[in-house]
Amino acid sequence: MTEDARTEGPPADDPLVARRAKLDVLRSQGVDAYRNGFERTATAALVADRHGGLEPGAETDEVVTVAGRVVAKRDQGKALFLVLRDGTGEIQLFCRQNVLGDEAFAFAADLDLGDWAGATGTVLRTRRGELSVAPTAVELLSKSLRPLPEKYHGLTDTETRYRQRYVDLIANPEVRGVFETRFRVISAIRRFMEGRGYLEVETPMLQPIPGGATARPFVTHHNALDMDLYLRIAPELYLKRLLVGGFERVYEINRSFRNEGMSPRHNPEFTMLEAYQAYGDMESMRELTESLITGIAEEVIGTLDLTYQGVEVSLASPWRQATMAELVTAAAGCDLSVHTPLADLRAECEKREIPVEGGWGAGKMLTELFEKLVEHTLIEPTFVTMYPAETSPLARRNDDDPALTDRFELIITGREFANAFSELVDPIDQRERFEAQAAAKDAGDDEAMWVDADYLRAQEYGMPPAGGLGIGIDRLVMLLTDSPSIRDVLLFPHMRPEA
RNA sequence: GGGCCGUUAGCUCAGCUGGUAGAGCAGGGGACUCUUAAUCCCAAGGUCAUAGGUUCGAUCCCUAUACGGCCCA
Repeated sequence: MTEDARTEGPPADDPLVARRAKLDVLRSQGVDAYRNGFERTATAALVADRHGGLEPGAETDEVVTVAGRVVAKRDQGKALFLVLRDGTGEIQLFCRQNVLGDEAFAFAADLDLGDWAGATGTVLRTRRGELSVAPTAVELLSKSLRPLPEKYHGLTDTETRYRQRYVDLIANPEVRGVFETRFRVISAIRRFMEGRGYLEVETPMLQPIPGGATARPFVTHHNALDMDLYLRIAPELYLKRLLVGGFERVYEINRSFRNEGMSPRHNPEFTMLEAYQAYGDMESMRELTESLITGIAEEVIGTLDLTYQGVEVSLASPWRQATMAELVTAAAGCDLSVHTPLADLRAECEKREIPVEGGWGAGKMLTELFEKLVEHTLIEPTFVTMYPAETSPLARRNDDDPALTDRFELIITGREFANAFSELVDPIDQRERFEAQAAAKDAGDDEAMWVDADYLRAQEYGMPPAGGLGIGIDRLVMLLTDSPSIRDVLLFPHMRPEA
């Protein structure tokens, strides 16, 4: 054996080492493996568009320059098939030694799966029927140093798929479709809301008092002010301040943060639509919710008949409406409401193995019974109305029964998709609700709301009657893309640090 | 936080209640000018997640830990 290791060729057993060695060889030959820009004249979709009717074996004189990632390579000796994938699709390169010349052909044959490449040549359809570019030149645009996952099974390891989404997107093209749907949904929501005269606004994500929901916040610290700030758990209280200020229709597609456990349905950061309408009420929000979700489904996926995880769901209007008390009564088999004696409600809870805590009133127990007995059974879209005031500290009391509120949650496939109500605009009542929340917080409920003195001050200036709505975008996208986990609709879901 | 399951080659997976591991793809060498998961030949590739324990001997049995998945709170 020679003592000069460089004459031994690249190591065969480690793909990373082999590619680094290949890169070193290219550089020693003066090849720029990481090019500065590239002029292409066609995309895969454009070639397909223009020459889709080409017969097998037919050739054109049209010269195009295409570019993309090498995703398949079939070496045929003096012929070589490469498949380039760009943002629009895939196009085959039909490389021939006699057309490219020995040197350029060898260069093309030396490209690796994963490399970015450009090619210039005429458009033809091979005898076996594949639309192709027959290159007279093939160029390396950016060298890949890591092997791609297996071509047939792709990448299935969930952990790697979430941690290295860029690899997931390369190996599993259908994943890209899920995210295209996600961002088309968000885009469609913007158009829908704008069409109804809502103004998209931005409100603080760093808040001195986290409000608008019952949840534990993330804490951070502002150094210059030497004060703690909280990542918002909801934009609600700021959006309603805007109603006080005279904006009549506002919405925010907001990232919010909740410092809670993770699950297939919960990520620490998530995306919501919140909308507020002056002079609106629960009913106008109900109409808005139904129109928006059906409109978005028809626009983005083209149907209201869905299958979610094997279960058929129709989003066709009109959607069912039922009060929480009705639903709990039907499920429990005995009359239950917020006016049922506490002892009876507690007995029902205990019968269902719901551990009742000290401060719970009738409203909390009824809500717990609803969540345990009813929620998961509501598959078709259902507006559950008349939520207890006790568990709805920002909602207006019902005119006929002040123990209830004009609030609904929308349940589909057993899960909450939206929450809306006639807004509580009475500053005296709002202060009392906040104080009840503060008492619960003092009693150890760390999800209870804080008293937001500035929000109360705003209400004291006078807030118009209003309806407000929140819709979980992540869950909506899960439904529309039949995705089992919220992580499947978040490009970069939160993960623990790698081991 | 609790329970169950998983972690074996770059990727996808096998591996017999225990005898220190196999395949396909990818990668390396070779053949092939119409391939489509191309095909054929050759060679190579492993801290069996990590750390302990039991055993003459552990990928396999036990304990703990890490990461992931599902269910529950």
